[in-house]
Amino acid sequence: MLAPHVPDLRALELLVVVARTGSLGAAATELGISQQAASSRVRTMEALVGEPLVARSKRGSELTPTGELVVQWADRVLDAAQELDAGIAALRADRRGHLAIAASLTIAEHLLPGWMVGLRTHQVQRGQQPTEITMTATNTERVTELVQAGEVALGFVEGPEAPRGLRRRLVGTDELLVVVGPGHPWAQRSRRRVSAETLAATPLVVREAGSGTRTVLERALADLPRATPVLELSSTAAVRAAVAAGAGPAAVGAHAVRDDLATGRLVRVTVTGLDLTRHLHAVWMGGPHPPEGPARELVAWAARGARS
Amino acid sequence: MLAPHVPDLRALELLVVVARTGSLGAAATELGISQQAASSRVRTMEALVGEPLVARSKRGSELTPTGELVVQWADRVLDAAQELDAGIAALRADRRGHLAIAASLTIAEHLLPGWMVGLRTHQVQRGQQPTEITMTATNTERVTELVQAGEVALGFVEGPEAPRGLRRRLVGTDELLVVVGPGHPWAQRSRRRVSAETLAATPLVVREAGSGTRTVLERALADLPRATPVLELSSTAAVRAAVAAGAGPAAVGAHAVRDDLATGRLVRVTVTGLDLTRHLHAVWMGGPHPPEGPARELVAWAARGARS
DNA sequence: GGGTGCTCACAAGGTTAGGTTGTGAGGGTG
DNA sequence: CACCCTCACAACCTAACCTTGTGAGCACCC
Repeated sequence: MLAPHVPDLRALELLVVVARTGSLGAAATELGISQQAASSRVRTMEALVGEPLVARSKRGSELTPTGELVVQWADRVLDAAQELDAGIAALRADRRGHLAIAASLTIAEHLLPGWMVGLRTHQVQRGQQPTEITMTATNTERVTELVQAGEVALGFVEGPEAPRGLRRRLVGTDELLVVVGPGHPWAQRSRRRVSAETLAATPLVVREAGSGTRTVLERALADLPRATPVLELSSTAAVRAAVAAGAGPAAVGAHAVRDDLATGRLVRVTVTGLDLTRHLHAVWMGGPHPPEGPARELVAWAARGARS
Repeated sequence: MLAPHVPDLRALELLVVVARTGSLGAAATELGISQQAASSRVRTMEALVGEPLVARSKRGSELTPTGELVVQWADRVLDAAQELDAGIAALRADRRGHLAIAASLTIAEHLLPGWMVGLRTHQVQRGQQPTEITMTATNTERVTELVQAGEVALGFVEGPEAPRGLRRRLVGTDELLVVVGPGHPWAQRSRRRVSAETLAATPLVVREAGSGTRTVLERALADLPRATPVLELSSTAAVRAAVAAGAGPAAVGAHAVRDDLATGRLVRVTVTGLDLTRHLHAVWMGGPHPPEGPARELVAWAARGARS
């Protein structure tokens, strides 16, 4: 299905570092490999692209225009990889004694990795030791339990109600968007606006009962006559794939389909008369502010983009 | 600087396919490797994460909750990788006889790969043979020359003027955003709005003279007293890095900093009284519509998201 | 002029990751 | 009960990749 001639992640990283340092050897040292290895890696990549990416001279190397182009594309891949890395690092429970947090699935999936990467680079830029984070991803209810039991210092939850005994701060919102595949009638430019009634009466692709998105959707459409779902799937990825293939409309978290919308794999449809916004909060126990130290820094960073 | 424990791209892809097919063996077949190889790969990944990702049973495999999480993150990496792949494929000139296009750098960097991936999956979904595209990336002026000389069937350019003798269609806009590092005074929530005069009087990080973004910026600020730039750099990546490190504000194409804004590496500042929008057009020679066939399809797809 | 240090490239050798084939165990199904 | 499906263990092979050793071109500086 994909990836016939994509270079290795390490190779992409090397290219980016070469762009920054202006020298194959310097880049090699920075990545902890020999100059010869770097040279050979770049040559392999050039064979892959079919054009020179690096203009070598006897005193340094610059990127060719083609190289610049590839670096831009590589940057996006590496940014995503960095978030993946941060997420995996947080899942590993081996580093004990650092900041322990718990988060609902939506937040853990789409927001936390970005926050961790952002906070980390911010701290590194200020010369601080980056905070090591251990994360547990589970549903909102269990997150509040963990915070209340003191097993984690900080939680991230969705939903309108403030959990009992916990302080909270808004860190973002997630809006459910109604999307269809590019071949669906609603994807026509003139029809990208439907009423809540029409939506409720249309067979949708939905998540399984009990999931967060399903609950929000059901609550929003509670008063209207509903059609039976055309498909019920157990992961957001499956829903996205089904909708893209034309199975029918679905309501999905905005963060989950950001890229699909940008590439046109899915098309957004505006629904009039419906509020599908979820509020995302950081929660903690004790005083009006999060616990001193890394927890407070993380909340401050996460709340950065939200209207507090 | 990065990537201590990120799995291989192929391993990520495998995990995604396992999620979709529900079986290690089926996923292995789809990727053209043996079932044993797939099994071993997944085990390697699990060792990396420290937790099981796949729940194996005697009749199929499902993802664990942790696995779902990793798949979400992996999806984003793979999406970016797919765009990189499409870009590299288009740079290779070896497939002759297919659709030849030329594009300005901004469009080639940030929009074309997405369009190519989107168009391709759209065509595959409809059972069509995907269009093979060969791309040349260069500046706007040269793009129009190539189209006028008939060396490429289609061009993508920026700028307000319609090139002589060419027809065009709007395919998108790129807005220049003013951004600062998270430590900059303007990044304070209360100060994220400055006047055009203030901006002009502030030493900025800029691209080299003659570049598209620089030209747009100079034109927009032409009537105001200007401070000398604090840094002049020759690539967008370098500008982003300098701004993130706190060198000063800069104006950068919105597409180039989408991810930086999402992760908080950069902060957007609103400038009052300034229009920094660039219009992006597809251009071609001849009739009022693009040449029949793949060229027309690509333009239609690209124009999909733009107000025509 | 001749050192010194930087750049990158070529060549030979070793290690290891990743693949394949062969085999086996456990569970559902005709 | 036989067959087919699932996944896992083991042995062997290949090929990619990295390292060390070496050489050549250019620039700076005494």
